[in-house]
Amino acid sequence: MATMADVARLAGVSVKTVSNVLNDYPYVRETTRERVMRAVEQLGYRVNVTARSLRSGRTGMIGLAVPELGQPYFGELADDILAAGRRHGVQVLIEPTGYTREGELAALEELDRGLIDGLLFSPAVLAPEDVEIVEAVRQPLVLLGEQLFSSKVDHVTMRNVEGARAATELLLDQGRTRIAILGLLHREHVGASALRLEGYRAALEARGLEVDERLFGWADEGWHRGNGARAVAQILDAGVECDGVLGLNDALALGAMHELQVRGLRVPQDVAVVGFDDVEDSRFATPPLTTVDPGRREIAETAVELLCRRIDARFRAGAEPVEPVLHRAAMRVVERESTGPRPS
Amino acid sequence: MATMADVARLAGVSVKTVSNVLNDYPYVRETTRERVMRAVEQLGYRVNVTARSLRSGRTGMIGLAVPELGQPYFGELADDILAAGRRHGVQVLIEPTGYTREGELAALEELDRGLIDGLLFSPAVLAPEDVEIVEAVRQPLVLLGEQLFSSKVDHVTMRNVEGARAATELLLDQGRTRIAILGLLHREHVGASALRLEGYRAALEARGLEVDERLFGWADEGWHRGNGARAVAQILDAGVECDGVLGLNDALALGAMHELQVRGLRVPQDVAVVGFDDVEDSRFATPPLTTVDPGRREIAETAVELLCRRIDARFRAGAEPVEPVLHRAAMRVVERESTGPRPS
DNA sequence: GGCGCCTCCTACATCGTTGTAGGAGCGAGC
DNA sequence: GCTCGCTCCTACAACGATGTAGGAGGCGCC
Repeated sequence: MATMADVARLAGVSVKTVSNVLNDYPYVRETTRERVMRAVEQLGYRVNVTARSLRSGRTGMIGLAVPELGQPYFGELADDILAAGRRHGVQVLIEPTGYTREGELAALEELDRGLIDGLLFSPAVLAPEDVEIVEAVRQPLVLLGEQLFSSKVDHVTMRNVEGARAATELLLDQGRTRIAILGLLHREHVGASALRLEGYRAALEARGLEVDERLFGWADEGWHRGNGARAVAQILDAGVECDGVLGLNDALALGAMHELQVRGLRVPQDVAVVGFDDVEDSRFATPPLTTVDPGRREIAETAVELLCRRIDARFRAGAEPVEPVLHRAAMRVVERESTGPRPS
Repeated sequence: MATMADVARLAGVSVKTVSNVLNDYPYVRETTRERVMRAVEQLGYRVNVTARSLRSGRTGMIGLAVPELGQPYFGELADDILAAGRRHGVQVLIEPTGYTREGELAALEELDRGLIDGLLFSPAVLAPEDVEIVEAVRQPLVLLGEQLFSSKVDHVTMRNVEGARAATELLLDQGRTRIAILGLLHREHVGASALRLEGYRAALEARGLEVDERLFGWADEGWHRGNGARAVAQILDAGVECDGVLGLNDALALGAMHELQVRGLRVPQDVAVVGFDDVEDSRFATPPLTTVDPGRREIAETAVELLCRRIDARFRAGAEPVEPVLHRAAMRVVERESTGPRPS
């Protein structure tokens, strides 16, 4: 592999001049610039990022800690963040935490090894009582989601409450009054499940409707399709009347929709179904699933931007403290064919 | 951030001694070792991987070029490869190629920037006529899949033909004779689609059965659920008899299964359904989907191992040439409830 | 006692790049 | 003619680690 010294020798200039050419330093004569570029071309020279990183103190890489990529939401989020990283000129190193505490702590420690300039962290296991751990982090950090909150750290989240509320209101507007909510977790009181339930409650109460716990579908084993199907089956088997379904994520909603259709119920005529997350699969379901787009692309773009801003701040002399930001992405209900007015 | 020099000063030894302690160099007195470790502890010192990489010439990172993580198969493959990387002590930098030629070429060029020691490349767009491009790569490279083949490069693939054949034979063994095959691509003649069709053909012909093209379901718009549903709907609407379905991937099979059930056909009694890939979703479908496990974990483990072997070979003096390997992972039909004997 | 070997440590160079300091050449202004 | 300032370039040090060479001290052996 050619080095700058090789290029310099071939072009008959100093190493630094080569560096200057490649970094668009203005005071280089045009003829020199061309000579250097020709040498670069001729040797197929590529700058060595490791050496550059050592010298400059930054690697141009950021970390992304998420539970697992096999989960479509995280896989798609990762794609969006990688794309946002490309736009901002940084590479993204993905560190799956596997829904484990050790995995999440390991991701935070990665910051000390000097390989990444900052970290986007989507905690799934660390909970509010661990807030000191993230507050102790001295490198640029942006938290994704509302699992773990600190006023000292940047956050980018989705509008869980508003999203669930809007989805529920869509069903109410279409004349549905018996709306099942699928995916509740017995143990969780801070995460997406609890917040989305809050939005559901708010929508019902705003219309003066009672929350009927017989319409609660639990999914402590995970937000999979199978659990969506099972939960709706239990509700129907119990003889509970139901004309609408809110899945706390798309997989649950899709599983429920399948179960309904297999039982001969028509979607949306008999039961309307709404999901949450707007994963790609939902667009291709039959019928296509109405869902809440939580603003995944905005989340990705904003998170990367905030992180890059914080990284840049470390390299400016001023060192004026950057105020922590809380950004809540815009959500939007994507209406497709799994919802529609209740036939009279 | 503390450096080795800080540790050395605190421990009262030379920088190199600190390095020796951390790298388990044997000739260090026990008392010295302890003194150094105490200093390390006290300063919270972590070795700087950038500096180590520059000096040693290897970064301990490998690249993984796949089309996109949002596609569940690739998301899960990425998880498996990240896990395999962890076992081998390397980190994995994921580079989504976005099903574009530029993306795939960019991933290959990444090898010249010195950030990764080698690349796992799953081509989706580069085709056999581009074989010279990958043969020209001078750094460690392992190709995944059969899209692009060269005898000069390591390959790790799945048994596409055998897998499709075994899946088809399972259906035949259960008394199915009218087996639809979903997901064929008009343009493709070298990739997974063509190979799996070959396995399907072989299974039928071995039993003396004709291949009926009216049972062909096309999916040029992509291997999504929606296309699986559409394809099976077209076959049924055309009045073609059908008691079995082979989806060329799980999404197609799941979409087809859904369509069948919505039409009141029972799975597996009326129509048995088999998929390919064994993605997580299939386990949670209703009924759970019988599918071909192409050996994803074995592929991940083997690919990482081959790549690491090739990387290590570059750093051994001998430089004896490593013979290119072609590894075909073991496949296995995972029988679940979407298949079963045909009721008489 | 002299020699060689083993243990334990240090000094220095090195990886490939970029920041700093400064020098040479040239035109403009007094 | 001298200074000043601008342009263009070079030499050297530095980032933080590891490889090499070698030195000091202790021990055993002839």
